Amino acid sequence: MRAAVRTLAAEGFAGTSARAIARTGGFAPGVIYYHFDDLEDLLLAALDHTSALRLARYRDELAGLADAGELVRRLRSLYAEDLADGHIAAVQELVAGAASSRRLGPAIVERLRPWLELTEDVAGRFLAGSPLAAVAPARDVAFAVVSLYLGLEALSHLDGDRSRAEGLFAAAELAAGLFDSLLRGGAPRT
Amino acid sequence: MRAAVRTLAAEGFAGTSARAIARTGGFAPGVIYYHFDDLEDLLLAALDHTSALRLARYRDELAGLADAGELVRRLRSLYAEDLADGHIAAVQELVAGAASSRRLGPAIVERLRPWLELTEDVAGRFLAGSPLAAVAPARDVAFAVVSLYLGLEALSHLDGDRSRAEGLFAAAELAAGLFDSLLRGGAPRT
Amino acid sequence: MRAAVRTLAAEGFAGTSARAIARTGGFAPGVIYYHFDDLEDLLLAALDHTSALRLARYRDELAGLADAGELVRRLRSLYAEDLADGHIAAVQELVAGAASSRRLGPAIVERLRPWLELTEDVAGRFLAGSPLAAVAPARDVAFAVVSLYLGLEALSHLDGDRSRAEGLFAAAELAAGLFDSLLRGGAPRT
Amino acid sequence: MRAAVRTLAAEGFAGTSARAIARTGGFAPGVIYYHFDDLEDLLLAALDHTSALRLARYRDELAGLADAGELVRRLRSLYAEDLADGHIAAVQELVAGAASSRRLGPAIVERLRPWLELTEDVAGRFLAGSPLAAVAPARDVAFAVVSLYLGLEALSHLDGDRSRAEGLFAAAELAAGLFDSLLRGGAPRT
DNA sequence: CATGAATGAGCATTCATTCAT
DNA sequence: TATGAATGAATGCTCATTCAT
Repeated sequence: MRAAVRTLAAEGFAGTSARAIARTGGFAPGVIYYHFDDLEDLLLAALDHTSALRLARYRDELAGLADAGELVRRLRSLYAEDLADGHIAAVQELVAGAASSRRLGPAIVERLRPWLELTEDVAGRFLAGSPLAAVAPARDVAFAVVSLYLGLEALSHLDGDRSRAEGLFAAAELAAGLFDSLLRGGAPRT
Repeated sequence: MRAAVRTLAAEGFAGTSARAIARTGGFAPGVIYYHFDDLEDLLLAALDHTSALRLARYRDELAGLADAGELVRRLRSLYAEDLADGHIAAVQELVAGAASSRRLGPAIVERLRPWLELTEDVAGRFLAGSPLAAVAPARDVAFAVVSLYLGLEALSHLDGDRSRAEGLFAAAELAAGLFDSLLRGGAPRT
Repeated sequence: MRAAVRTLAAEGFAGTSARAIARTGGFAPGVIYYHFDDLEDLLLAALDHTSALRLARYRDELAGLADAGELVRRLRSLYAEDLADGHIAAVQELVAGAASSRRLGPAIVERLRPWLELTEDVAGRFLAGSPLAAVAPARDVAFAVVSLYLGLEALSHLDGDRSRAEGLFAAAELAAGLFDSLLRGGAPRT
Repeated sequence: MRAAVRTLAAEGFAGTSARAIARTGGFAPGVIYYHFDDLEDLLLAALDHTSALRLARYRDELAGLADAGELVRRLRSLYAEDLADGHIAAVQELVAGAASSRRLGPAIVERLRPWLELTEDVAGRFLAGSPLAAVAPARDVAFAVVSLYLGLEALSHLDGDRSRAEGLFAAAELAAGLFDSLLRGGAPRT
């Protein structure tokens, strides 16, 4: 599963053949079919695996946060971790690759749900009581944030230039400071 | 080229073989190699084609706009057009698929540049003179907006549910109204 | 299709892979899939092909025959032809191989029907008016004769010894002579 | 060995892989290689096993029979037993499958010999003293009968229709009655 | 005595690509 | 300008077989 994630991140969905995964992992392609029914089966298991690990980490870091600036700082370092292990790259390739498989789509949607829920939860906590709550429903914000994450990875991975995403986090940190000082009605629910 | 765009949108990058494109377009796979050196050559030409068409349309609709609410309304209908002809879906699949080809990456980056420039231009016009300009450099905003566009398409295409993107546009329209009434220092440069 | 028949006869059903057929025919395995959907598709087309050729030949030789001895002599030489081009061997391998494929079975049954009909027709002509007609319905005789043909081929092919089948035809010729002189009530319908 | 016979009967020679046999028998494929050198080794052992069991049964039932009608009746019920445990189906698949293996052919020929001998023996007993003896040497009759048995199984298994073989036995019973009353010169040697 | 994990060769099939026509 | 036929390499997957445990 680790080899699958790394191959997705490095070679893209179209390049993630059984042989390519086996090459990455240093084993014979046949092993895959000993442990998994299918390539798709492996891909989904790999997504489960990396997703569970990262979700736990995100929940840990994001629990009980009251300060938007701090939130952005934590997200920034979590994002850096994601990049390092290829998590988002793999997710994004799977999302894009799902178009060429009937089965993959729904299975990935399902596995993305906890991320949307976590994001909605955090967004809800920060928006509650702020004037932005009126124009920015947590559910929509969550969808936007997850989309942005995926799109950011897609573009950054494309040209191998991480600096623009970095710049974005820097700007977000400023904006979050503004949010903390001006718009927040009070402490978020924790 | 139209067949290539439609195939990318419908079958994903991994499903966009010469045969698949030919099937979509109703011609023999061999024709592709009469007009293009390569599959990748065709894919890039198709991207050029659809991108030029859409860019012209975006420039037309977005020129001389002074009202953020109106901006969002226009973007919303442009986005609907993009969906209808599969433009964003194709772009997003190419971006994701570029990972599995050395040559594709830089060529696509280059073709994305005008979009970033257009977005930066529009963002700059609207931010100029507003207090947000300090925390949101136009360049970063442009990168975020384009990323969001791609990510939105990726997620929406994944579960075939366009309503969440629609909801986001609705929320954005509200926020734009807020922006127009509260934050705008003056009319944007046109 | 000729290569498929020859491969079935020479390597058996289990040995009739796309590669083996291509090797026999001197072409690349890929060609098969240019002309046929499937290996099974090719196998059935090959069966159609060889079966149509042989059926025509059998009908020609067996038409308007009145003498059982002559019938057996003709069958003997037709059988020799079948052996030479591998027709029966191929049929018999397909019949046996059908067990390992859901689709193959019914398709082969259908293609065997004209053979059963031809046999029943000929058997009916010869039995008509003879005392054997009472104990040997043409339909049952036909089933027995076709079965015997297949079984004969199976056993002969197994040990590469054609002499026992030859011996059987010799004995059958004697028996047919007996039939002609003793049991025949009159001339068969022609 | 029982699992091998059942798999041959159910999946055909081409479908009788080590995995398939193990699945049928409910054990791990590896066990096969603990007890047998080879898949072919197992297949031949299985043939030995089922063949020995059935031969004993046939010898028992057919010993000292003087009446052709009774002979056919017994054969009919023995044949029904063969069908039930897949004996003939397995034999027939092995015979057909032998074409795709150098080693299998001679080994199977050898294992078929006792069947030919038993058949020849029985045929000899019944033909002795009858006028048919002149035109139907026991050896040829035996070869024909065994061929017919195999062919019958092949065709019946193909379309899953046992009724035609049943019909054949019924017709054979009638013919045997005729034989008993008309052609028999005296009691067979027992 | 049996298993589960592994391997590398082979399978059916599809791929990008070429080319005579 | 287009096609249908072809190729050989790659695809996903299954195979017989081995082996440490």
